[in-house]
Amino acid sequence: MSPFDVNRIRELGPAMASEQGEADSVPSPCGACSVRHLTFCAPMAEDELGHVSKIVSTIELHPGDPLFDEGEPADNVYSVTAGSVKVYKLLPDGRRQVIGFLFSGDFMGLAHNDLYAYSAEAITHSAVCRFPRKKLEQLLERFPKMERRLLGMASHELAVAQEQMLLLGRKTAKEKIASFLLMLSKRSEQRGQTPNPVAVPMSRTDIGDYLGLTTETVSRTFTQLKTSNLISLQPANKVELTSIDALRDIAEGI
Amino acid sequence: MSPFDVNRIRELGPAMASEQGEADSVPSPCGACSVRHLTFCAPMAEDELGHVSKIVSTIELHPGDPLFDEGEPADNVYSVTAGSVKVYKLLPDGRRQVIGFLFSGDFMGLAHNDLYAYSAEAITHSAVCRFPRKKLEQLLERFPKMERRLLGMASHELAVAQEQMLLLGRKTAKEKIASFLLMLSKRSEQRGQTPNPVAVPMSRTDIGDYLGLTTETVSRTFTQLKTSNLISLQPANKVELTSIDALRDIAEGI
DNA sequence: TGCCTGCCTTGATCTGCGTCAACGTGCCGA
DNA sequence: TCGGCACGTTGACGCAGATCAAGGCAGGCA
Repeated sequence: MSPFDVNRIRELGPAMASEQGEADSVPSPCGACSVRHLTFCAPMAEDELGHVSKIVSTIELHPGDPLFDEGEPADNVYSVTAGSVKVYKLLPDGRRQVIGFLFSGDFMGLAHNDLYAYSAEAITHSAVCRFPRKKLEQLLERFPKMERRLLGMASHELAVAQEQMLLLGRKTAKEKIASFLLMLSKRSEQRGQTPNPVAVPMSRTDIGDYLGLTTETVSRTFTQLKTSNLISLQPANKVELTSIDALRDIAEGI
Repeated sequence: MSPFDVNRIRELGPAMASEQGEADSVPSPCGACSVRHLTFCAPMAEDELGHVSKIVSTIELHPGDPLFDEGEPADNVYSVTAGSVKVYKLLPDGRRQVIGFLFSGDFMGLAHNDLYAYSAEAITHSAVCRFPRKKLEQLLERFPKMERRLLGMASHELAVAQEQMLLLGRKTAKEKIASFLLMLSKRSEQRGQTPNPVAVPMSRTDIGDYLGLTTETVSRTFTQLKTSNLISLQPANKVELTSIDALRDIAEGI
């Protein structure tokens, strides 16, 4: 249920995404941000938040709303404050690789050149803060502690990406699914949400595209773990991890 | 041939790695560093280099020499100045994923917690600069432009890692090998070395562990590309890319 | 209330790449 | 000069997961 997410979005007022999938933006009160400690704004002092509020706008996203596409000019950096977003890359023939799922506190759009290297799309009803790239850079120049925080988060992202390479290159389907569920659970806990049962808001297709599998294999593997009494599927896209230790052994290939 | 690499190492004097694979270190003259423009030291002015020289030591590595192992305390950050290094992760049963090949200018060891997240080992005769973590952090605090440069490099690394996820999750063996050769060629060019024929200093096993394939499949795929007249294997581990456009099409899955 | 649509699951079959095995080749040290 | 060893190549075969196909199920709308 996570009333937290929904309430936060409602606080923004009756902003509605337009029919084209674009979204309205409203001025954002950073002082009231309940997930600030998770974001790159964390190191900012209370009396410095005005500088952030001045450049940021908040966007509400509905399931399936696109945020930006690979190859577009990377004019903005985004920070997720509620809900869940997927980022992915495409091959010309349509093959898709989801390179990450983002939740409260995560950021995206820090491109090393001037174009987005991936596309982003909301999975659930979500809220993100938009920072114009140029203005954010000025802010980083003025507040090196914010830049340090961003470097810390980027290097964490890098470690996560490397772990994912190990998964994609060397793990079996069963090991991939076990790793995935444990990762979701751990991240849920880090955000202060319940780690077990864990919310799995994304579709089987998204999971497959994240793990380098097909939906059919994802589905079969879930069934297999369920039959082995390692997980149990619950209503509202929750998964109970019945035996975390056993899952961890599977995830590590033991 | 790359006399550049070997000369640079010889300049260090007769330092020899000991039998246990450890390596001697000598004071390093950053002012004379010929690859500085590629490293995170690039933004430092000539008259500031003394601050860098003071904390750095240079290490010579021979093929196969380990630099550090996954799980060790991450006390140092390293910058490659010559040669080639591989970084990899292991599963308990020995399955291996090479998460990157490093050349001049690349750095490693920027751990987000206090332990190395991967192991590092020299592929060829190489030289790396060692920065004690704590001292480097002090330097970054004093020179935000260096921290900015590091953030830029980290976010580039991230984009490379995401491209690699697409490769590992969604590309075929042939597409993987084509992508790999083009990547090596591009990086070679960026370092000012010849992009074609391209030097491929790593073993078939290393390539397989990087691309999520077995050595046999790597070997077969090289043969296949050779038979199609897309590449030609030359002495001294060089590969000539006979048709870069065709390789690019294959790499993109077209 | 009932139909439709999108997502998930399950079954049957196929295939790209892994596995197992053998052999070639070049380098290095005795 | 020769033998051994590490690495690369090639062939035969097997299998994990992809592909193709058919329902099941739940939510939304008339």
